[in-house]
Amino acid sequence: MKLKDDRKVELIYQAALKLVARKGLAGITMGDISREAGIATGTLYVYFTGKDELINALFACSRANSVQVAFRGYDASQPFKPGFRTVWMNILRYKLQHFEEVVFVEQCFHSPYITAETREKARELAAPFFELIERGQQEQLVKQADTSLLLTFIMGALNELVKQTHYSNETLSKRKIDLTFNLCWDALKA
Amino acid sequence: MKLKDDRKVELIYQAALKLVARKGLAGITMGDISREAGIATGTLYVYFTGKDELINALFACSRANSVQVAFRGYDASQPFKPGFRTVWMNILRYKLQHFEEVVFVEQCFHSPYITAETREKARELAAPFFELIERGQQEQLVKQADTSLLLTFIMGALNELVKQTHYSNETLSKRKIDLTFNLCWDALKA
DNA sequence: AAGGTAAGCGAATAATTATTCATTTAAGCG
DNA sequence: CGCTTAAATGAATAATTATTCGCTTACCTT
Repeated sequence: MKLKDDRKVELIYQAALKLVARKGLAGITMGDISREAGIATGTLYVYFTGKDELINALFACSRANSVQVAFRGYDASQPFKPGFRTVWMNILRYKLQHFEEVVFVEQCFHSPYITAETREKARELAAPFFELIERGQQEQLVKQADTSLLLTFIMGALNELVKQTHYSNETLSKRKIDLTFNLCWDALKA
Repeated sequence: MKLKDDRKVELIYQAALKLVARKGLAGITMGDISREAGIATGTLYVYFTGKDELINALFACSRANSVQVAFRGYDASQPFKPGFRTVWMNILRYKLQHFEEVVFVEQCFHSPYITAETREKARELAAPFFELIERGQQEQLVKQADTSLLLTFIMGALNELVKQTHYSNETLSKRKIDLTFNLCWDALKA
């Protein structure tokens, strides 16, 4: 008996991400995905029941990935600012390196594909970010404003920075990164 | 002879915007648009040569609208900060009131519909915003950083705020708006 | 008021795209 | 090694969707 190949799922994901970043969710077909992945169209249906499931699975996977790396190297016993900086940098680095996921997730948000359930699971993943900001507020280092508002502000700015960087296709210099972190910090700080 | 009806174009635009905000660019068909607009599918082709042209036209129109209102009430002879505040508020108000345009423009950016030409015209429209930030820099009120970086940061944060507000469907209180303006200002200020 | 012209219509058609399926291929197992 | 079973294939089919077209309706002109 022949077994399913986990690397093939990854191949399909990469193909879909690449195509969505290039042509948007509105521009991809199952045929495009299979061609890009170098497999037959029918094979997509071995791994997913259909286009909807493929996209929901990829969405869930993309969200999970980006959260997973965010707290790498973060140590709650460190002072807040450097800890926050670590997380902020992790997110920025991840988004720059996985630009296609950024675009894909954005496009999915207003699409007929993502189910309420998938959406809800994505929301739950954001909990650690809330806790991080709340810690800063407890230590009087961060403004005493609605936590969700602060997070939204930071994430929006970060996301746009990543997109802008990509369009202008220049690499973000260390200097510019530090500068942008300062913008964020100045915005947040009490 | 019967003449084309400008109000009908507006009707079509509104229908398309509403549907894209609800189901994304990937989720709309010409049939959906005509049904939502209350006209026959064939009539769409009286006003537009096809789906591509319709979407390009709506994109151009959406971008132009949002820029047009931004400088309403701005007076360059006023001090910088209140002037900047006026523009910032105009943008926020417009985006909140025209949420559907925000989503539509975002979805269009990575789509097969928007042509390079349409994209370029949209970019040119942003010139006044650059000038505004540059003025603040000349007056030493705004950080001496890459103007484009500062703009990106602000616009990204604003956009995300609008989206988040919409999802949580609460109206943004005066207090929250002032708070967010302060985040922006603290980020920008030298 | 009548004629001409283009808007408006929506069913029919064309084009595209998702999905299925009969067949082939290849991995695991005895 | 052969046998079994599921993956893999891609052409065929089904479903969806863009676009066309013959016809009707309403507006403008004279």
